[in-house]
Amino acid sequence: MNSFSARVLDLVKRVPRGRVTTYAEIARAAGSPRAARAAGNALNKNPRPVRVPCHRVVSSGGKIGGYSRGVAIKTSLLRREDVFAKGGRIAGFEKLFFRFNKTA
DNA sequence: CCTGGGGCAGCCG
DNA sequence: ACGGCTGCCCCAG
Repeated sequence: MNSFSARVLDLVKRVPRGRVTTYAEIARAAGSPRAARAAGNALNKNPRPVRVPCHRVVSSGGKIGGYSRGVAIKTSLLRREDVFAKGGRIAGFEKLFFRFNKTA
């Protein structure tokens, strides 16, 4: 695993329960603002070994985004944390949005 | 709302 | 090491 992926995973692990963040935000915090896609790619493969709450990572604007095991699972996991997705969107996304500390 | 093009790291040949 | 394809995306039209 490379530093980028490692950073991405580490960042995702910091997202508190019941909160969500975006791929773009993670990419930014990881040091590559334009690498949201790459960040998602990293999440797709890495979360096998360790438990990474990928379900707390959504797309920009509060869209559900994707999930390797299926968006339905992702939605369920979120709902489990009192985060509800209505029509492919996170309800109250802006309030639940978690921003990383840049100095991390 | 849908379509097209761009940008970035990982993986494979 | 090199080049090309891919993806849980993003932004503009």
